[in-house]
Amino acid sequence: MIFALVDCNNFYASCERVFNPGIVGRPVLVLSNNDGCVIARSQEAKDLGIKMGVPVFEVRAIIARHKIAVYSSNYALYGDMSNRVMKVLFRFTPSMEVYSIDEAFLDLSGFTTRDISQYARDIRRTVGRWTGIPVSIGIGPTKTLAKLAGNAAKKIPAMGGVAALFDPDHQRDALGATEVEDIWGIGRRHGRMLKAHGIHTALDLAGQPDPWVRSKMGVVGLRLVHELRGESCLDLETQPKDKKSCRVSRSFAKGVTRREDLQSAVASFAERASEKLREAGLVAGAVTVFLHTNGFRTDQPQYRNATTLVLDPATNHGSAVIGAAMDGIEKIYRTGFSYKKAGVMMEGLSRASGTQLSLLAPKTHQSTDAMKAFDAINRRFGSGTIRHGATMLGNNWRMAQQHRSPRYTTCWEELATVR
DNA sequence: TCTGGGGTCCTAGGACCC
DNA sequence: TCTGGGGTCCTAGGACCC
Repeated sequence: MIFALVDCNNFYASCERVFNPGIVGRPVLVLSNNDGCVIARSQEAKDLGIKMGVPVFEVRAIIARHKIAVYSSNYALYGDMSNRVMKVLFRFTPSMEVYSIDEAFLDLSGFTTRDISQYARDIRRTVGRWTGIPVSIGIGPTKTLAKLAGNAAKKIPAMGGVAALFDPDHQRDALGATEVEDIWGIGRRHGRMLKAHGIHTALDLAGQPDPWVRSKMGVVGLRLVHELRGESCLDLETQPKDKKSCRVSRSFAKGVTRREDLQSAVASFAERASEKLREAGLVAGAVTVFLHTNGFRTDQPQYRNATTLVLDPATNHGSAVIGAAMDGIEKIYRTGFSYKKAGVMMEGLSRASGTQLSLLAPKTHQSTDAMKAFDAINRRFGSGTIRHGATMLGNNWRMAQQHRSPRYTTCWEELATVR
């Protein structure tokens, strides 16, 4: 097998730049929902030492001093740009796995290792020209080595955005130059554990005996080590699998105390969650509602709770899901707390077409036609045009989004204008 | 003052079955 | 003191990913 990993560079920041060339060459930050944390940085912002995930208030001074361009996250834009990139990639191979919003694995088996780098350069140039998004490409005999090559392609400018790892000597060098915590699949905990055992580089790790790896890091770790050695254990998953769970949750801009506000927030989350299920053709067998106070505010009384309601029969119907979520919030809401976050989780998902009929549950009168009309109206006139009443009980819970760019590619009212 | 959101898989232990 | 053997299913928690 020959795997290529295509990775969009600084994806969200790059998306903002496509429509705003004035920020090319300037440091750019994209913030999490609620404008709380930094979740994407242009290279210039990384060079200023701004770390992934830091709270914005900790870097305010740097932002002001360097006139950094700051954006709230705009998922409508990023999701659409991602689709465009993936569409271009699909022209280069019939066999690919969309791994995340900004990454895809391509199967390039059938190429010789000699001309494969040239092909990758073609891919890179085409994506750049057609979408405006810069990408790096790593190539190797396993997914993990392709990932590793991708890091090199990104870090070493001389590579021209493409790196391949087939030659055993090259592999050895690359593994030796990679810190364990930079390996795909090694997180903070295992990184610390390995260093405590004197294992510092990917090369060190690849040299550990199997039983030791198995006992310290389970079967997942064992697979990873074999992949580092060049033995492919992770297949390309070309067919996206059905989701097993689906969640919608938000932090609130200000603490929420009133029951109506919380009900309205949770009803909105449930409404959105049921929409997502319908888009995916799934139904849920249960919904979990949770809420909690702000854990950072140790000066305030803390409370967190969750409850799960069975949906019988399994459903993706808006009113049914919202109804259950309202029962849930009724169960766990307590007065006297300032809530920071709430959400719903849809669980026990299955295909809507093969729904199990219930023996005991009463007949429902949930109209799928009504939901089809609901979705059609929102598709045509914009999401939120028609809503369930329960979502409008209170309105004091919206998240902060002060710097959102226009939805240039998905909303007629927000098209880019040329003056 | 201000701290995101959405996923997956594995493991260990408990409850239960015959 | 000593207390079978072999399963399945569920759950909570851990670890990781982007």
